[in-house]
Amino acid sequence: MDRTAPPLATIAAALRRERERAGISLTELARRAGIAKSTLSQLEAGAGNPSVETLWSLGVALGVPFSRLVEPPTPAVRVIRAGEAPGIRSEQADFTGILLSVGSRHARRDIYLVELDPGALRKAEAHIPGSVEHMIVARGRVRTGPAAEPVELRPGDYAAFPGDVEHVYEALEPDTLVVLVMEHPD
Amino acid sequence: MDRTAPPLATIAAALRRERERAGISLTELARRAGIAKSTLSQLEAGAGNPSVETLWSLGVALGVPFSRLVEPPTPAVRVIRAGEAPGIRSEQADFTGILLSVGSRHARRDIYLVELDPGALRKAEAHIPGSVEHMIVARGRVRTGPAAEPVELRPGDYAAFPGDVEHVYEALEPDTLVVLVMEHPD
DNA sequence: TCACGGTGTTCGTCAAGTCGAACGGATCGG
DNA sequence: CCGATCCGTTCGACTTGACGAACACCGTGA
Repeated sequence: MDRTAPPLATIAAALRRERERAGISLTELARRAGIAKSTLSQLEAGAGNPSVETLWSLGVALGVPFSRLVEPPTPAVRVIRAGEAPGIRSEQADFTGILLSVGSRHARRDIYLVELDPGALRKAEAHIPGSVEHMIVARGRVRTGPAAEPVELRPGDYAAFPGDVEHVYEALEPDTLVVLVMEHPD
Repeated sequence: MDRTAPPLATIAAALRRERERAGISLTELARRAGIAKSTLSQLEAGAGNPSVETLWSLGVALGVPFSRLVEPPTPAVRVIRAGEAPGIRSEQADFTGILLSVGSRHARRDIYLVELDPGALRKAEAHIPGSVEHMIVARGRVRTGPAAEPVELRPGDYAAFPGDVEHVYEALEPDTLVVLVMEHPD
């Protein structure tokens, strides 16, 4: 897993990466985490060996799990309608479900549960290049996908589309519930 | 997940637990990790706030991933009920959903859509060690989790549980639909 | 009984992490 | 042009963690 990898440089890189991802300044992050910005500055510069408390508070302030700060980084619209079984099924022995997407070893996938209501057309700016979003509709209907070519999804429908271009989420029914898996490349 | 929990006590407990699991003495562990035994003694006593380097070398010496020393032991089943917003939401600019689970760089996550019907109690044998299953109920009700302590989930509920022990899926209503994310370590 | 090798503890010293303030730089507006 | 307000960096003073030695404790065997 993480073996004897040197955590020093990893932390420095992770801090800067996650901070920029959150879109906040060094000063602001230091304030939120309740640490001196000088400390944070040194950490991001690679000069450090922070205490657990310090790094922990940074993790909390960034909204990322602790382990993401210390473990090293590794590196068009596809729709599957409810009932349309894609050829592949799980080979995993005793399990029989529809395999919607296979994870990569070089990506990170976060799972979200999102409730949407009509009227609020949510425009999402591009995320980091290479990111992919997977959406499965649990309840209601949504129109989602790249801003250029959104698709309409009904319960059980699945769609995957690039997250690194502007894309939209729009509920077409009240109380719409979707499962969203966001995939970020390393 | 790890929230604002104080890591101090967690580390102390984790160190003692893992060390006893390895069956080595405090002195011996300190020697292997290349740190003073006094330091280790204080850490296990809960008095501390170790530097990352120190804790890292302990993790290496114990042969356990770093995160196991700082994150509280994962309960067999972690459930997030529909409507129960877990502390942190995505700060990702324009996105506001409930963050159910954060992906690791050292795991692969596959996304499944599963339809279940009552009566078929599905017992799943243990998968490869370290695998984790994430389930979000889209429609209907299911009873799932480790065979020892299953939980009942309703639409919108989320549960994560270890996949490396025997676990069950059971639909409690007809036409039950769940999104299942299977996570395999590398 | 007492010396021995092992356990984990406590204590003083030193190095290192953390802090707050002061600094140079960039941007904006009067 | 220059004051204001951010940004991130560097500096000295203080705090604290890491170290090693000395310590008390326990079981063993000569």
